[in-house]
Amino acid sequence: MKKRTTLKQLARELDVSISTVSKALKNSPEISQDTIDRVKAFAKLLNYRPNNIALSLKNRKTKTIGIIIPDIVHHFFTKVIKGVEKYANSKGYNVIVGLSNESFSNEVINMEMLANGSIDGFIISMARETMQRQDYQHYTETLNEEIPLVMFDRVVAEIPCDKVTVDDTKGAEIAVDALINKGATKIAILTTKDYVSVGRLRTKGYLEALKKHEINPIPDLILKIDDELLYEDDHLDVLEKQVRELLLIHPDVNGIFAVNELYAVVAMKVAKDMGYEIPNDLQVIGFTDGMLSKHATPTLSTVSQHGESMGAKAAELLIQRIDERVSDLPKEPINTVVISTNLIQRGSTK
Amino acid sequence: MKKRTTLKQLARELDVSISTVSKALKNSPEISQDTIDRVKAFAKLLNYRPNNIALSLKNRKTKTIGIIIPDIVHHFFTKVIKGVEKYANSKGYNVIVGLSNESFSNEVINMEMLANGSIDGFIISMARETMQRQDYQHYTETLNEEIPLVMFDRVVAEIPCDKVTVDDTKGAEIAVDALINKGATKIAILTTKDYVSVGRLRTKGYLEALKKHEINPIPDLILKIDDELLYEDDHLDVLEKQVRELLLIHPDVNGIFAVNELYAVVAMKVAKDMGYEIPNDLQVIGFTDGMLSKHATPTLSTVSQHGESMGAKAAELLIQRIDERVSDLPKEPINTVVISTNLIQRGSTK
DNA sequence: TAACATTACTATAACGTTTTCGTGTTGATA
DNA sequence: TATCAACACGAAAACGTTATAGTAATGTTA
Repeated sequence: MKKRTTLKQLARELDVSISTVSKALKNSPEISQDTIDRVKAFAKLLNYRPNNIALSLKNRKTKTIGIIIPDIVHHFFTKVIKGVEKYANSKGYNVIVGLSNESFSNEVINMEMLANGSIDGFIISMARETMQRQDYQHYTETLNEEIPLVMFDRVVAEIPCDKVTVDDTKGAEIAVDALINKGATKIAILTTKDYVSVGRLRTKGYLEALKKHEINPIPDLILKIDDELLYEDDHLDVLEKQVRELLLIHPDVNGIFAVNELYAVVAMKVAKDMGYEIPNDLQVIGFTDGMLSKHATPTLSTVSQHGESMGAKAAELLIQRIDERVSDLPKEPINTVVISTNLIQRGSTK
Repeated sequence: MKKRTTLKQLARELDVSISTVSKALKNSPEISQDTIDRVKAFAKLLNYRPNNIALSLKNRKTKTIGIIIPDIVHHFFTKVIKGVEKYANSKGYNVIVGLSNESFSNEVINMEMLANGSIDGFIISMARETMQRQDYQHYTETLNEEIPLVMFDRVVAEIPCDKVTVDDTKGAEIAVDALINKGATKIAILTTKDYVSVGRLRTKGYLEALKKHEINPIPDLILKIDDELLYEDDHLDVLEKQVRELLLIHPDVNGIFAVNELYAVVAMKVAKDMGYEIPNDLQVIGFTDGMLSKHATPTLSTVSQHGESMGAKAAELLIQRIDERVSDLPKEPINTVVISTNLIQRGSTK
């Protein structure tokens, strides 16, 4: 196993001390120009590059941030990673990805694995199972160890850390409002069980829009889907069946708001099968602007979440915390940044 | 800034040496049971956990692997990451993700950043720009430093390293063959420029299937799309236009094979707009089994690439190399593992 | 010419581990 | 009672850096 060039080797072969080599490479004024030149030339010859791990140990910072997400096969999270990566890279940070797969224990394991010095801070979106359990001990422990932590999208108020969210309520409200303004009078919502914060909040927005227009919500029209494994292959049948039933019982539904694009696309499919014409008979709006929305038929109007901005913002907040931590400056109060959504109008609305 | 508990602290407070603490925590027989108990109890009390970075330095291995991909907003790569992550985690490795964004310089920067000791090995799919330039210096340099490297999907033969690919040619051949067997007689292909290896190979498979059935290839029907920025928002117009033109000139095309799902979905959309009925007038098969395929209308028949298996296999090969590296065993010859594809039949074919 | 700067280095400690090689007590043996 | 294991622990080196604090060899000043 070949070993990489180290300062020690350079020093030995140049017959100077390690300190001299180190300083020469950093253009220290303590070192004569002559020596600097010699050292640098030789270092280049041997293709010397400092060992990151040693630097991390010395500086007590790794220049890497850990992002833990429930699922990577998901356009939104993917966008967030991209945003994190871009910003982090621009600041000289690397990004290490952990997947919780929506599982509590995976989340814990991943966090513990990384909290052992591998990273300078976390960016996390909580696993579904963790939200159900409401067991946040691993979060508070991390915080206790003063490892900075930024949550995004799936956040919970009990954890005292910076957060980046989308204004789910507002976004949903705007979507439903748009539906109403475009003539929809009986609007159903396809949402998740309440323990998923985004589902709960978007449902709230839906209700507020109805209220604003003095439309009485009909319980039947609020479909709270248990989204366990929904993104895993074909557990969508359940969803299809439920939408079909809804439309059978309430054939005069003329608007559907779905809390994600998948629900929306599935709903459109069912409706088309049942003879609805979109957007004339039925208008649909989803949430999250992913691949599906863009290429569904008809193309799906949707509330864009700006995942990449969220990622970038989360990274920014985190790196700020990391910096403040080493500088021992007075800590800033906790931030919650709300990224505003916007409605992208496409073929599924009039 | 609170400092984490270290061996030194434990030693000081327990009034024993660092060595003793270290050994006690590892149940060394050199240490009396009594001391072991005391040390462990105290360590637990102070929530001691060894510092990964220090361990990495000591052991000269980081237990993390770097994966560099052209784009993360892409279902296939996302699946691969998932496969890598799963396997790597099961072996105690972490995964650090670098995004080249299809750019040569980003790829170089990312690799250099990580090659400085941050990772034990690489898993890479080459950036488009790098394929065009055919400048693989950063790869060979990495290999020279004896950092193990596994390429997947977008591989090039010149780089002597383990590779994991899909049998692109065969997969395409099977798809086109299926099209023919289902009655398609005039089949177009939507592919990429030849510098993208997967595009080239899949085109080859297309031609082979035609040959097998003694169908003469028609140059007009081979659409080599310049896929620069294709996945960036709406550069798809070009593609749409080209497909439309193709169908105008050759209205009797009754089969389309596309080298990715996006091309396939766009083609379906154009064809539907032009009045084709799918699959009756025109049958379509794509490549890569992503979200789009599953939820397009009609659902898209496609060649599944098994991204997750690819990732897992790549991780397996890599970790094998890493282990062999430290053990200084005789090196295995270079592997190229071909993951077999399979055709998923859905609504876009008869 | 003694005192002091300046120059150009080197030695050393430190970051947090592990591991090899001591070493001072015991208790048993010859 | 010397001798020797066995036992239980400690010292020190090493991984690759950086930063602080020396230290010789010059040159400058009063």
